[in-house]
Amino acid sequence: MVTGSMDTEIIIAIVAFVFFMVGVYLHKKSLHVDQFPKTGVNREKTKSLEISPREYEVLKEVALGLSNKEIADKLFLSESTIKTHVSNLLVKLNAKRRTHAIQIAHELKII
Amino acid sequence: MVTGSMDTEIIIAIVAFVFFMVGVYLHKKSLHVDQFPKTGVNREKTKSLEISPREYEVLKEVALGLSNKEIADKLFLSESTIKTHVSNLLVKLNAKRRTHAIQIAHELKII
DNA sequence: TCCATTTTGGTACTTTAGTATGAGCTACTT
DNA sequence: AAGTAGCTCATACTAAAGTACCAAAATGGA
Repeated sequence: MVTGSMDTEIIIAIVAFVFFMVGVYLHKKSLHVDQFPKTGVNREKTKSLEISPREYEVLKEVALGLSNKEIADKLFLSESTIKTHVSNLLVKLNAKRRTHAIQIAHELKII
Repeated sequence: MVTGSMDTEIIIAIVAFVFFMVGVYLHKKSLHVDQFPKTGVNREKTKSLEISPREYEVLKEVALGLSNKEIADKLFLSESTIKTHVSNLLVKLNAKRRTHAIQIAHELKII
């Protein structure tokens, strides 16, 4: 308040700043964590399969039944890029085609 | 046996024949019943979607990640027939493509 | 800064998938 | 017997998917 001492105002400012930074930090963290469940189990499993975060993201879209073009539009990428990711996924999951990849991913419980 | 009467042999033959037919009948019946789980829940759901038994069978193979050709070989059918079944499934499940059909089928808990 | 990985994208092809249409055959129902 | 639904298969296309190979940015550490 206007009648408050300078010290009080500084403390309030510091507290506000700290919470602001906490807010920024948590938000930034959430952007990464949200890719994978809180447990991080999936991230561990995909890591062991050498599946990159982007590839995993594409895998989830494939499992939703989207076409390469639809995934490309959704993630703001070219269809060419999606094909690359899917092709890499097939190798890493040892799948013959995308439907097979979906089945394997379910078996491994990574989606 | 050689010492048996003609009547006895005829009776044995008839009994054998009857059991043979029972065996054939039960086997044929089992081929149909085994298509769906004992509960019949899936059969009810697929019926409401107007999905035929054969189509449902193909759907399960699609979900396993098999190609049309592989499904054809597994079920001793032509690839052409599988295409027809899959095409009909897409309409009945309101799916754009087979991966989409898999996702929908999971949602409906019919596979 | 240098290195390794990831991400992105392109071209050129081959292979699967999917659609449209027609047709014969069987089994069940009215 | 006639109709209906299900199953089978074919031909002829169009559309996706997938492969192979290459290459330029971006990213994140060592």
